[in-house]
Formats: sequence, structure tokens, C-alpha cells
Amino acid sequence: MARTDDRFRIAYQDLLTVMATQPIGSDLPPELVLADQLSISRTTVRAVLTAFAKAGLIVWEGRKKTILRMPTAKDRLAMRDEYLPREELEQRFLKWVLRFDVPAGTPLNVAKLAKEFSVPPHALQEFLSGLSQFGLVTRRPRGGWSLLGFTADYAVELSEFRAVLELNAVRTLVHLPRDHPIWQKLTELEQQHENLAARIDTDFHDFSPLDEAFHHTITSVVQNRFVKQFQKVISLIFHYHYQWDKRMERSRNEAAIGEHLAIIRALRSGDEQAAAQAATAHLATSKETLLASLRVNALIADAP
Amino acid sequence: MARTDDRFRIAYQDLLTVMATQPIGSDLPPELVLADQLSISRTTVRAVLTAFAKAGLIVWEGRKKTILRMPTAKDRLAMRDEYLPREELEQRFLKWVLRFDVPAGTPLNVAKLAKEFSVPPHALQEFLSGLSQFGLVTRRPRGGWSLLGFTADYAVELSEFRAVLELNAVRTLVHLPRDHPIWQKLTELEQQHENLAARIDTDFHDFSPLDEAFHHTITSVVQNRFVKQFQKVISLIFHYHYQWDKRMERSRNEAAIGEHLAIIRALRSGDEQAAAQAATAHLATSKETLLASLRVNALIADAP
DNA sequence: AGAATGTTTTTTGTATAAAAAAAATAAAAA
DNA sequence: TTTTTATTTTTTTTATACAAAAAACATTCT
Repeated sequence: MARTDDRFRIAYQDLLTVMATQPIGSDLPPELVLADQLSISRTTVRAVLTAFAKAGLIVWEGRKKTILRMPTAKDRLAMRDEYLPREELEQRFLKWVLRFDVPAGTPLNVAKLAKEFSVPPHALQEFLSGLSQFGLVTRRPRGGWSLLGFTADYAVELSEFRAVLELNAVRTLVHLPRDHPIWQKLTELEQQHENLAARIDTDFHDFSPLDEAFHHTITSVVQNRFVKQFQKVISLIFHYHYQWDKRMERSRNEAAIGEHLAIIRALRSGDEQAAAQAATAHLATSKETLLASLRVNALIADAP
Repeated sequence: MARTDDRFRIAYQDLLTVMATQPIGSDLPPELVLADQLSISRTTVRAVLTAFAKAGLIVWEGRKKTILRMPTAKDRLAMRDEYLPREELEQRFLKWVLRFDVPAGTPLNVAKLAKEFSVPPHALQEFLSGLSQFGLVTRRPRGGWSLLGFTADYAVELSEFRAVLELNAVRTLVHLPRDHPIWQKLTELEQQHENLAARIDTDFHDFSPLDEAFHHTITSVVQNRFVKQFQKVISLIFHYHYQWDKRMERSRNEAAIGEHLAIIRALRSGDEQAAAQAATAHLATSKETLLASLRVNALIADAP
């Protein structure tokens, strides 16, 4: 009927655990200090203190808040059937979109989806509005939303955009001075790659996090909020698919390791052209892999 | 109290004008056809027809909708004090942000702003959520919004990002076959630039639209939804500032025309390096201009 | 039979209300 | 005078209600 009291409940729990470390009879700090500690407003602190007094945990008179007894299991406040936090909604929704190769233009029912994902309708609305920036959904001309879906077209354009950003990073990186920390990091990555290459037969599953680390390191030399914005989505989509398509995983990863090593060496040579070429080659492979996994997915979806 | 009947009112008007072209006594087409013509649902068509019948404009019996008389000025339906359309809100808000060089972290009051911009609070909320993608505003940890503002840092990063996208476009463009329509367009642009250069003393104001056309043409060779997403904001911010900072407008524009012409010629030469160099030079100038206008703005704001 | 209309059911967008939390202000105690 | 608490005012956030619009379904007419 109104906004949730999640914040209050969290603060209640937190203060309970804080109190457990204090001896009986001691006084709690001033409201403002508590508010600061719990990262909430004083208003909420007072609400919690009032609840504590009611539960007989403390006596609260003026500026004295004396602990009466230790909290027990019974004092814990259950969270109400809670909504998903934003982050999780994002993850779940993206997986839903990526997994089910929905046809372009599928209409979305906000009310139903909100229930399904157990979030308030506005939250979903806002989330969709955010997603529309990435072109995965769009507002229909006459109200409502339409899921454009993760189509082959989309994958191609995403790959191309990724290539633009990453080539830019490579071109920047290659000219950085030799005492820049990036070179040390590249050396470490090189070792990790060589290490994994040696035991690829058994540990080819370990490649996915290494891949993410590699690309993240390369792109980290470009400190730009717009670039970073997209890198987040790109990495999410690419890696989600990566760990999902299990065909030929071993050989694919082995080849990718080789390409990564080639890029590192080209970077170290200081030759911009060579580095760009190596990166382009790898990005092209990556794109093909993504597209192939899409095709397989489509086949699976079509099968009876 | 409920959703607005804007759609109904628009349909009412539209049907009025459609009817004005028909002779008295003729019949209107079936509901489904009208719905299609007016791009609304049949339900709304029926609501409009009912209103028409009540107003004595038509007799509606079964599937016969006969025009009784020509509509007069009195039949027009006034739109209710309407909200701003989304597009306009975007424009107004951006101008507001760009004009007043607000300090980073200024809290935004959604309710007040919504009133000020005369939009429903949700619309503003959603709009802010969209803007947060561009890093102009951010959601504060404990609710509410905070305006990060259009700072020098922001301008620098935006310029850099623009450079990345535009250099990519240039690199693509230079290798396009000679029968691609882009070359024809470039020739036209070249003529327009030379034309303007000849009369720059009097018409230097005409440069802004030409600049927009130039950059739009260059970037149009990259068909990528992510690129386009950003191009919109970039163009908006750059051109808003462009037409705002009036210092040395004439000489600035003259110089820019020269740089544009240099880019066109370098592109035509087919030399990727040369083209990239010319584009880089121009983008650097552009960045400086943007930063300079920001500094002037700050001085004006600080003055008593 | 097929097209058009009448009716019912869903869905969406907006306004309003109410609770929770934050912020601001006033008052009191140390 | 400074710190802490009490009170009041704003602001944010969710829930609910309801009209408008769309879509689905049923019926009627030609």
C-alpha cells in the first residue's frame, strides 16, 4: 500500500548485530552516529530504536539508550517477500532475452513480466526504458513495449561496435610508455595464457574468466565513461554466450589463447599496424563464434 | 484520474478533416478502415463516431455512417492543457543542463522539476533514467537523483568518444568503391562549403547546419545502432554549444570550413592515413572550441 | 461465407493517496 | 556554545483506482 520498509528492516537487523557486540547495560551512541554507521537517515534510526524499546531490548529515555538484554533469534525481523534487487533483475532479464531466441517485435506485457520477475511495475518500466538504449527493446508507437530480441543483426552490430572500441584501445595502448603499469599486466596475462595453454586438455574451462580479464585489461587503458558504459553490456552478452555454447569448446579456446598471445606480442613490438591486425583477426573470430552460437541456438529452439 | 484522452482528441480532429473532403450525404468507410487510416484502435474510432453522432455531424445506424453536414470551426475539439511531448522535454532539459553550469552532485527534485517542465512525474523519472545512460545524471545511493552536469571532464570524454566513432567512419569511408553514393554526396558538400566560404563575411551563421550535415554524412556510412544512439546526443550537445558561443564565430567557422574541405579531399585521395590525420585535426579543433565555450560559460556564471 | 459491427476482456497510462525515509528546523541538555 | 534529541516538513516510493485504448471474441447483416 505504500513504499516498502525494507530499509527499516535491514537497519533493524544491522543494529541487532551491532548490539550483540556490546555488553548489557552499556549505552548506544547518539542517533546521528548510528544513522551514519547504518547508512540511513536519523528518522529510520529512531523508528528502529522505538521498535527496540517496544521489544524490551533497550530502555530509551532522552539521550540514554541502555541495552537491557542480548538479542535472541526471536528478535530477528523477517524480510517481507521481497522484490529482486535491480542488479539481479538485469541479469535475469538479459538471460531470459538471450536464452529464448524470441522473434523480433514480440510484445511485452509490463504487468505480467513485473509479476514474473517479482518487481514493481515501475521498476520494470524504467528498466525497459534503460534497455531501449541498447536496442534490445523498443517502445511501441501506440503504447506498450516490444522485444526486439537478440538477433543475428544485433550480434553483428554489437561485434562491430566492440571491434571499434577495442581497436581504439589497442591503438592507444601500443604507444604508451614502457613504464606504464599496463606492460606489467600484459606480461602477467601472457604467463597465465601460456600456463593455461600447457594444461589446455584438462582445464579448457578456465579460459572464460581469462578471456574476460584479457579484454578488460586491454580496454582499461581508455578511460572514458561512454566506452565503459558499453563495455559492460558487451562483456555481459559475449560472455554469457561464451559459456553457453559448449561445442568445440576446447579447440576454440586453444585457438583464442593463441590469438591473445599474438596480440600481446604485437603490442609489445610497438608496431601499431601489426597490433591492430592481430586484434582485428581475433575480433573477427570472436564475432564468428558468437554468430555460430546464435545459429545453434536457433536450431535447438526450432527442434521439437 | 486516469489516462488522458489525447489519442481520442487527435483522432476526432483527424476524422473531422477527413470528413471535410467528403460530400454531404456520403457514407464513411467501415470502422476497421477508419481505424487503419487514423492509426488507432477500432474502439477509439467508435468513440469518435459516437461523439460525431451526438454532435449531429453524422447519423450512425448499423453499418451506415452518413454525413449530415460539413464540420464547422465550432466542431473542433480543444486539446486539454497538455503535457510536453517527450521530444520537447528532452530538448528543454538538455538546454537547462547545458546552460546552467551546475556544480556536480546537485540533487534533483523530481516532483518540482516535473511541475516546472509540466510533465507527469513518471515521465521525468523515466527520462532521467535514460539520461543516466549518458552519464549526465545519476541515481543517488539512497533514492533521488543527482545532476552530474556538463563538466569539462564530460566534454573531454565526449569529444574523445566522438573522435573514436568519427575516425572509424572515416577509415571505412575511404575504402568505399567510387560508385558508392557517398562520393556524390561529398562532392555536393564540397560545393556547398566552397559556396559558403565565398560569402563567409555576411553568412557565417549558415555554417552550423552545414556542419551538422557534414558530420552526419561522414558518420552515415557506419550503419550501427549503437553508434547511432550516441551520435544523436553528440550532435545535440556539440551543436547546442556551437550556436551558443558567439565569440569569434566568423573566424572559427571559416577555419572549420577549411578543415572540412581538407577532409573531403583527403578522403577522395583514398589515403587512409591522410584522411585520418585530417579528421583528427578537425576533431581536435572542435574539442578545443567546446572546451573554450565551457570556460567562457563558467566565467559568465561566476560574474555578479 | 465473409465482412462489418456489437460486446467483453485485457492492458496501459495517469492521478491520487499513503507510507517510509530523508532533510530541515526547533528545542533541550551537557 | 556545542551536541544531541524532538518535531515538522519534504521528498521519494509504492499501491491502488480508474478511465482510455487495444485486443479478443461473439454476433449480425449482406
